[in-house]
Parts: sequence; C-alpha cells; structure tokens
Amino acid sequence: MLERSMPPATPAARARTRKPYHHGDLRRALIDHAVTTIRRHGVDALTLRSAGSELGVSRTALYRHFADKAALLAAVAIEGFRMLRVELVAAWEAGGQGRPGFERMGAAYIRFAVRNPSHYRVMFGGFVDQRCADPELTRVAAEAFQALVDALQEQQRAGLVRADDPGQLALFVWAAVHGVAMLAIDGQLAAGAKNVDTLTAFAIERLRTGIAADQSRDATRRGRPSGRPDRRVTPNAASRRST
Amino acid sequence: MLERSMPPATPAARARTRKPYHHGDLRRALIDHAVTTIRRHGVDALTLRSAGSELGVSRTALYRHFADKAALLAAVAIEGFRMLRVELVAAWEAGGQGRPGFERMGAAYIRFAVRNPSHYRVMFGGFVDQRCADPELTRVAAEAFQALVDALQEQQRAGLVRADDPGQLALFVWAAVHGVAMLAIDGQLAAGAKNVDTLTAFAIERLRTGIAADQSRDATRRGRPSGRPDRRVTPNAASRRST
DNA sequence: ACCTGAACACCGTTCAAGT
DNA sequence: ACCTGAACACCGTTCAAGT
Repeated sequence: MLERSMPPATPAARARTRKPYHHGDLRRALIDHAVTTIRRHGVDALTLRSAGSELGVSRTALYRHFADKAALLAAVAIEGFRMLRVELVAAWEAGGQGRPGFERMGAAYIRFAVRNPSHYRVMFGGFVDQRCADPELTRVAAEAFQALVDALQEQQRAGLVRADDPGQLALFVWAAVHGVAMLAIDGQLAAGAKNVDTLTAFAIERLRTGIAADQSRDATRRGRPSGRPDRRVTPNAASRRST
Repeated sequence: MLERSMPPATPAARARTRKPYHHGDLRRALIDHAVTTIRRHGVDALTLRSAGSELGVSRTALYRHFADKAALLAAVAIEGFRMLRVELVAAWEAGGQGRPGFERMGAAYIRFAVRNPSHYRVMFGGFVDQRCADPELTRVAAEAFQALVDALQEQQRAGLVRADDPGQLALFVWAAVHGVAMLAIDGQLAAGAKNVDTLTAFAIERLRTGIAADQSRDATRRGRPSGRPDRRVTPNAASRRST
C-alpha cells in the first residue's frame, strides 16, 4: 500500500518497480514467450491468443504493451540486433582486432544465429514490414552493421583489406555470412554443429582472401612492411551507407 | 460431346485436353495468381478465399489441384527452381564457361531474384516446411545447386578455382550470392537497379578472388601455363552434397 | 470428375465494461 | 492504469450435396 501511494517519479523507475495487475513484467514475458515459441514451433505458431493463455492473461492484455503483433516481433528483432552488435564488437576486440579479430567476428555472427535462431529469423525474415518499420529497429540494425564497417575500415588502415568502398565491402561480407547463417539455422546443412563450424571457417577464410589487400604482390614489389598502413584507403566513403 | 465420349488414354494427355467445369487451367491460374499477389502485396496477402473469388471459382475449388495452401506455395517454389537452373546453365554457357561464364552466372542469379521476387521469396522464405517438403521440390532445388557445383568443378579442372571440396565451395558461393539477392529484393539497398548492379559486380569479383586458384604465385613459382589443369582437384567429393 | 455452400475451429483486433 | 469478455471480420480446411 505504501509503495502504491508513493510511485517513483520517472516513468522508467516506475516501470522497474511497478506491481502490475496480474503479471510481473508482461512485456518481457511476451517477448520471451515469442522467442521460445518461434524456436520450438516456428513463427506461424506464435499467436496472441495462445501467448495470453500461456502467460495467464487475457488474449488482449498484450495490447497494453504493444501496438499489435508486428510490434511484438519488432521488439524481438530490436533485442536481437542489440545482442548481435554486442557480440560482434566483443569478438572483434577479443581477437585483438586485425585478422584474428575479423575471423572471430565472423564466427561470432554465425554463432549468434545458431544460438538465437528465433531472433535471427525475425530480424531477417521480413516479418517486420520495411515501410512502417519501427525507427528504433532501423537504428539498432544500422548500428550492428556499423560494427562490421568499423572493423573493415580498421583493417584497411592496417593494410589488411583492399581499399574499396567500405560500405560495399561490408554489404558483401554481411551478405555472405548471412547466407551461411541461414543455411545453418534452416537445417540445409547436414545435422550437427560440425558441418556448420566447417563451413563457417571455410567461408570466413575464402571471404578474407577475397577482400584482402593484394599483400603478396604489394609486399614483394614495393617491399612495404606489413605494419605500415596503406594510405590509399578512403574511409569517408563508408561513414554514409547507401540506405 | 464427341471428345467427352472419347477421353485421352493417359492422365497426362487428359490433363492437357480436358475442358474443365469453369476454368481453362485452374492449377496454372492459381500459381500465376499466387505469384502476382505475393509480388504486389506480400506472401501474407495470399489467401485461398481471395484467390478463388479473383479467379471466379469457389474458395474450395483449389483443393482439386493442391493438397493445401503449402502445396500451392511448393508449386511456386518448384517452378522457381526450374527457372533458376535453366537461367544459370544458360548464363554459364553463354559466357563460354570459365571466368566470364562464372561472372555471367552470378549476375544471372541476382537477376532471377530481382525479376522473380515472388518465386525467390517462396523458394527461400521458409514457407515450405523442411520436414514435409515435396520430394519434387527437394529434387529441383538440388538440381539448381548442382549447376553451380558443375561450374565450379569445371573451373577447378581449368585451374581457375582452388582445389577445395566443390560442395563447400558451392555452399559458400551460393550463400554469398543469396545474401546479395535478399538485400536486393528486400529493398535494403537504396532504390534503383544501379546499386544492385554495382553490388552484384563487386560481390562476384570479390567472390572470384576469394575462391581463385593461387594463380599469380603458382604461375610464377611453377611456371605452369594457365591452360594446364591442376590435378589436385577432387571432383568426387562434390557429387554427393551433404543434405 | 469437378465444383459448391454451409460449417468448424481457428486468427488479430476493437471496444465498452469492469476493478 | 491495467485488464476482461464479447463481438467483428477475417482465415484454412472439411464434407455432404449438387451437376
């Protein structure tokens, strides 16, 4: 009764401490339920009615937290992009950047998709309509993409990656890794993590070769030490991605 | 009346010449309607009821031609894989095989997706459940994939592509080109065919570099002429894809 | 054979009504 | 504020009945 008569001042603080009608944090529970259901039975099996009854609330209670079903899926996608960005940056830095960092980053991308197939499917499955997408979703997606652009630009400065437009390079790398991730979570590869890991390692190595600065030739012809940066790089071209 | 009293002997011939109740070829019309509707309003907008009323038949008439809605989508996917394979092989041969053939093949893949986004989305959107998929769908998908494997193996024999497992190589190449295709048809690229063409050309060139046999070094070190095949190739490893 | 129309068991969403 | 229950306008699918 006391905490009810003295609610916290800010909405954020209130959201953290409120004691709702029937549920602790229905918004959170709805997102978790969506993730679990999609993982177990596919995105078609996610219905608002079953979600409500599963969570012990009415089947319209969800409209207190989300505008509609698409908004619930958008929340899953937003959470996914945030997680993905964190894991990509962590892998890049844990690998000490450079070439091993790039390899770890690629592996981290596939690992994220395999461990969070529900998030990944919603993020890239086209369930959130492009035209009326949540601006927050657009933002976090761009931020995750930017982590890849940043890594490529740093490698360009280190002379590891060829001096093409970093935006183009990033789109290419993302497309390739995304394709492998889809193969992995769609069960198109023979069952078992072994084939996924094998293809992942193979793909990242071929990718790295494909975008590598022409080291062997350059190193031979110009005798430039590998630590010396190649200044033909045009980092500005990457900061604005064509979207 | 005469043709009714003397029906053709085989079911196939009968299907070709029958004069149905209300429609010329309802099966064909349903597939076309599905493709048009998906292109214009997305796959969610495809309902059996609207299809029926649009085509002037009852909303259950479709069950005479398809087991259910998933079977209709499977038919779209099957048609798509057949078309894709034909176009891939045609591009490979029109390019005179080898390196220009490979480049044309990659461009043809993206072009197919851009020109037939409905087919492409159904083929790879996960609408056809993996577990109870039509065996015909599995077959035509494998045949389209095989066109890529064949092209890679021929390039291996010609010393153009490195001597890795052709199945792995094909999975990697397909994943990358698929990712670009998805970007292209999902409107993730800035509008206009120019950006699609630019990214396509860029991706194919980086891909080719990534999977190329180590020509420059080999040619220099071993002095082997480019026409001479590299016999380290293991073509057998590719004929059975891990599925 | 091929098609119909009513019926069944579902959906997402809205909204007046409760506490 | 937050939740409910009835109602609305949809689905895919089944099936006895028509021609």
